[in-house]
Amino acid sequence: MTTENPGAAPAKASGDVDLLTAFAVFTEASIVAQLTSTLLESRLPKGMVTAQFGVLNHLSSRPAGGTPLQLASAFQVPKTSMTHSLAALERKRLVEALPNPDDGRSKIVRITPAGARFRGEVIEALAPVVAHTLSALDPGTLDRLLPLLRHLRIVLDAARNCRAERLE
Amino acid sequence: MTTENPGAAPAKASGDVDLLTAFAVFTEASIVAQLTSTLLESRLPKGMVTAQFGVLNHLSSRPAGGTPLQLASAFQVPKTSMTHSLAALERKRLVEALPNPDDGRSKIVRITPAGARFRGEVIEALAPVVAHTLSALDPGTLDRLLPLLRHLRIVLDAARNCRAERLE
DNA sequence: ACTATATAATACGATATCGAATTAGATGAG
DNA sequence: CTCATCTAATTCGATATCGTATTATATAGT
Repeated sequence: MTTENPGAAPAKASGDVDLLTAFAVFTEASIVAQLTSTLLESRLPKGMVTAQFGVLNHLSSRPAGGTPLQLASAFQVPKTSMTHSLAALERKRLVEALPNPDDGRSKIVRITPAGARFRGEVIEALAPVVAHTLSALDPGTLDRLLPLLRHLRIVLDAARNCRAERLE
Repeated sequence: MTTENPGAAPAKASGDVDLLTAFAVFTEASIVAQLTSTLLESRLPKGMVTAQFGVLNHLSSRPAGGTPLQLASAFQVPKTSMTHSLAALERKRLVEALPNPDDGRSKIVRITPAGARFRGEVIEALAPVVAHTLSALDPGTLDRLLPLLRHLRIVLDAARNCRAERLE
């Protein structure tokens, strides 16, 4: 059936700090990401993918923009991937890059008026679909999920930085 | 900072069933998936990616195996992506494909002894890393997250099937 | 049994992802 | 000031992802 649990934990030893629960959480997060990405892309013009729209959405609430490195860090993707996503958004004129006055190597990426408009249209088209989909959720699910997910994300992120430092 | 909230909701209208919270949850799920995938791949031999290991891990608790379509459905990825992942695992002799006695078009994919051994080694190498990383989590975070994530995943999945049917 | 339709898997092509190497500009030590 | 080092971004090459079209087999209607 479609409601199976991939990689589910068969049992849980008492001492070991449930690695298996952790794995199950990781797998579920990845499936949720997969499903929501597909859902979003079904309302996106062909040629635009979730990674690109995510950046656009992020920039829409930060009119001052940010550097590519800041954006890569916000989404925790490699900076070469961000270069690629930004190039695609720039080709579509949805964002624009200005020289960074503080650092000649860098640049500042900002959303354009066309980008903001586009983002608004997609959000609007998406609203009823998402609302309908999520209407089947137990009330409060998202509000309970969000802080927990954020907490996990922050801890994972901190550990990643820590590991990176250890390799100095 | 590295603890920003990409695509965060600026405010929340009372009537509209917080599309913005939903977006934030989706984004966080995607970042968690990204971070855990990177973490896993840091302990995987080069040439193996998270998608492949996920399938291997899934099969390790299902000795009878499954069809490619069942596996694609378990992870909610397109079946052509699963074909690719399975081909990679087969090349490495970590899984094997047998003809499906019930259906000549299909086949049954099973983990091999080498695959089970390999999976065990990776899990063992990963255990201390994950344990250390997650030691910074508030206790109970994962146990509270798992049922909520599953619930969300199941609802998203059901909606997806529903949409697919509408297009018949 | 025969044809139409449906389904499992794959082949193919376009694009996305990402690690390693590169380029250009910044920063710090002397 | 100059050189060494560091850092932001990009280029390049390898691989992954996934939509469309294709192939092979199954199933249903007559």
